[in-house]
Amino acid sequence: MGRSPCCAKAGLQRGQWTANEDQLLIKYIQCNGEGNWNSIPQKAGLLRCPKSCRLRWMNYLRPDIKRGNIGPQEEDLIIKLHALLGNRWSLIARRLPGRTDNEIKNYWNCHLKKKLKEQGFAINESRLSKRRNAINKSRNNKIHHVKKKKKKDGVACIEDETGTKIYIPKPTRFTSIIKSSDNYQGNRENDDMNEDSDRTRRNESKCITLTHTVAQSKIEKRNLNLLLKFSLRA
DNA sequence: AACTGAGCCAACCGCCCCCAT
DNA sequence: TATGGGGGCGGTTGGCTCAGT
Repeated sequence: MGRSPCCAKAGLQRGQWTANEDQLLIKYIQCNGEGNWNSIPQKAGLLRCPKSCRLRWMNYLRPDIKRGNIGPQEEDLIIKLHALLGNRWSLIARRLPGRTDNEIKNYWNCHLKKKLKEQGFAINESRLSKRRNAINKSRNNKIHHVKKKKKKDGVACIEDETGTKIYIPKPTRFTSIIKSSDNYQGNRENDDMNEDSDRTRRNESKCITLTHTVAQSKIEKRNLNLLLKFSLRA
């Protein structure tokens, strides 16, 4: 399945980035642009794995990143977008200029989840999140080195008796409101909101998807944008 | 002062799809 | 068609800080 972590390569630096490393990365990207992350560490003179470089740039060093606290308006937008999109942090982040998916994810997990819970909203907490709380307690009780328990539940997928894979899509709340638009001839290239359609297509052969979702309803960006506009105004 | 518990956030991990070969 | 690298994403962790006891 997954490959071995790229950071496992011997001799690579891990953990917090130093100011010097930041400078090297910024300098290199300013001169050569983003992309081709695999070659960046070597070319920039960094002893970091490519993913680490990308993450550092995307979440911290990018010049267009907005610093400072998330304001009430942004918070409101996050809540609404999360209600619409679920844990699609990157999609949510694209609607909040200057904010990163990581930042929004952290903000959600640290602030909003708790806040909404206090207000009586039901927030689904994963088993591992619950476990995290237990780990925290243990950690603070000086029980260290808690091994990471593997692994996630994985893609929700079942197989019927014929071996047909049935992918259970991530739930969305609004699909009953929207009719699929079969006529849409939009620009696929920029259709980031079509991600769900992609997810379904990926599991191409012998695939049945349950319930109505963004995916099988073929909701395209245009419709989703309209929906967002509408629901955010409400 | 020392300890404990909780919050926060940067960074890592594992998985997945896309796409070139 | 199969394979593997590149890159993106969401979930989770590590480690620091701070308030409370």
